[in-house]
Amino acid sequence: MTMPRQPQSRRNRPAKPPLSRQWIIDVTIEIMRREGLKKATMRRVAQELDTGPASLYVYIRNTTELHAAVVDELLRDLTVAKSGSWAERLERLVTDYRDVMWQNPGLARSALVIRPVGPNLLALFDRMLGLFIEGGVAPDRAAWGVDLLLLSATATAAEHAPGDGDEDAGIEPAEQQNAIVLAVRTADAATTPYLAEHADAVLAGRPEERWSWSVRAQIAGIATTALTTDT
Amino acid sequence: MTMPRQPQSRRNRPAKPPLSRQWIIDVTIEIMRREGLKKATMRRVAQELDTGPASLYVYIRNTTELHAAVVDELLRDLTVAKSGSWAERLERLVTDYRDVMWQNPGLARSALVIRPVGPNLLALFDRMLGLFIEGGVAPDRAAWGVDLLLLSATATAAEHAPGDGDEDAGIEPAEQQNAIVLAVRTADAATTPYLAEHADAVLAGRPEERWSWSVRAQIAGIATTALTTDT
DNA sequence: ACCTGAACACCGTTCAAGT
DNA sequence: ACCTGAACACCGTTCAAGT
Repeated sequence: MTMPRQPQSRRNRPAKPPLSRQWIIDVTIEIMRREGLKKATMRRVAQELDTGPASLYVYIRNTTELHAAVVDELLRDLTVAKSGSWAERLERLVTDYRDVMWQNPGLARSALVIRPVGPNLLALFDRMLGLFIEGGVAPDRAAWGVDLLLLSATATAAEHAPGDGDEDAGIEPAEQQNAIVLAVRTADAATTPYLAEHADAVLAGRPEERWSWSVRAQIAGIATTALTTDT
Repeated sequence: MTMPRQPQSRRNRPAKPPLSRQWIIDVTIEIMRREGLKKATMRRVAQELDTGPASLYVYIRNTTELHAAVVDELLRDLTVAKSGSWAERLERLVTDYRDVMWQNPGLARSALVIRPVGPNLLALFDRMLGLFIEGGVAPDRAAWGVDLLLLSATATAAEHAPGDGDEDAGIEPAEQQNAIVLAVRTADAATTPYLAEHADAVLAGRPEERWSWSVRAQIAGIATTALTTDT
């Protein structure tokens, strides 16, 4: 019997992880990137850290808090473009936000539920608010408008992003898309006359075109619609 | 030893449930109404139907499909108001939709993920499309606009509706709201100047006011923003 | 204070076997 | 064809006990 090559593996996985809050978050992000957020469970993260799940509860209250921390961490690098009109820069910024949600499977649907309010989300909110105000939009409309834009960005990502990592999430977006196309194309002219007549319009456009239009439509509406708090 | 009172309990829970797809959906809705959608699991529904979970798989492919069926079932009764302008009737209809999502814990976040395309959702889509067209909005904008309105309604409900039934969903909306208010009120004027200056505007308004404004803003934007598919 | 093994109370889904 | 017991492979969280 040969001795196990313990020293070797020790050098690869040095000593033992320090097990801090930040280290837990980093490992969670790693797992999410590789296998989707759904796989980044307390048990799985603990396993990756060579410990039992109970140990994580010293640093993190529960799964929800862990995922909220991950969301905020990923928003760290969003910056405002240097050129373009205020509306163009706003569209680019909210699109960058959507991309973060889009590219990390499971993140958007998680963000919708947990409402993370970390420093990086606040910074993003501030920048969007600033762009509206730069554009001469009344601050009260701007404030509610940022909420609306972020909400629809998150929701769009939740709908279109791939599942929680692998197929067993139920039905994949691609498969769902087929179901939608089929349902609309075969819409009954008797019960759903408008849908039947305008099926092409309903299904038209690439996701990016639809997204861009919806952002511009929202910005236009936000800029022109008065609050009625004085009634 | 006395005989078990089998005939009695037979009369209460007659014979044995027929175990059809519709019966499964109905029981699922019952459980959701009482305890939230999160509790309406395959195992739990099977238990309520006096059978093992495997039996459900004869009628329903997986949990996702079950929840999608529940969503469509609940949209059955949405109708268009008889009076008011097209925009007012549209606002009322999409608000009714939001209310269904709002009142059934866990339903909205489920709907965002599963994109149900049952007959009742198609009928709702058709009615909203019809109202836009009645209002003279170009069909291509109207088609994408209905998508945007339904998306933001679902997302709004997902954010504000109570958790999945009970407290253990992590953090409740009320608690989250406190966290948001605190974070905005204590925003740092150095790193988030706009947020600090306009904290009152960000936090202003009751949910209903904010919702009504966001619907009107979206409708206005949808009606006035041209598609750029011709570029 | 920090860490952990073990347990509690659950999940979704599949499969082989029954009727 | 329809139904099911049992199993497989997981979950989140808590708790008593250790260091």
